[in-house]
Amino acid sequence: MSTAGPFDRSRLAGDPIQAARSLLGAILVREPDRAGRIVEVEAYVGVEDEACHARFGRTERNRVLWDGPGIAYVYLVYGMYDCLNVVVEPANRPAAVLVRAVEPLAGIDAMRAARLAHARARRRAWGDDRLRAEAARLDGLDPPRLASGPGAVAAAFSIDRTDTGRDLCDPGGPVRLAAGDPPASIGVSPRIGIAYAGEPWRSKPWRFFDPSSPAVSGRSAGSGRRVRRG
DNA sequence: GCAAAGATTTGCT
DNA sequence: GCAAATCTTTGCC
Repeated sequence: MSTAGPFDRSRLAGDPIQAARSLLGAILVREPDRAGRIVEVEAYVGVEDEACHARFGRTERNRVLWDGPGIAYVYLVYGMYDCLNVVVEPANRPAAVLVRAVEPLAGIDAMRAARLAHARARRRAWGDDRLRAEAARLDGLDPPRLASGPGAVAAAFSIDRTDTGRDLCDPGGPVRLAAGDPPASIGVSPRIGIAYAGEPWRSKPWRFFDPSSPAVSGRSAGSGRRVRRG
């Protein structure tokens, strides 16, 4: 895969909000054939953040959140979808950035194949005919939709919980970050799918996205306040 | 040991 | 706009 410059780990070691913003425009690489531009992220900050997995304290699942910036934290949600996080903050302080959407740059066909493989693995109730229909749906899906949403990002890049602990800043790693151009502007909104969290956490404006990208996820794509460049 | 809920996606009403 | 699919993690008894 082409080699953009490595992603500077120190950008993830400071304020988690700044770390999240700095990940917009970075390149997510999956060797040997896939790459895309990160266009939507959310910050999850510390044990007090009632939406953050660190709120339970250190457990077997979330322990890498304390391992320092640049490490991958992948968890299974709703029994079906893996979600990729980049651990941020120095070691001993837990925080992570959820990668919610990636705009494909290379490996479109490989991403379609990976999405279908994920469906095969997880949808036990689906017969062959249903899987054929899913293959056709993926074939017709516009490339910017292939990794739009956290579950779709992991599926398209063949990332799952076994990738937890991987160093995403290792320039030789099979799954890694590479440097990229920041967006011209950054959209901001509350985080998605965390109604269970109390205030003020539920309303914290900690979702960041590139308003110009067609890959931003959900109904709220492009919604939220637009702020100047990050 | 068991019940409940979840940082989602998709399809159907 | 609502619910299903699926299974791990957490919390409580």
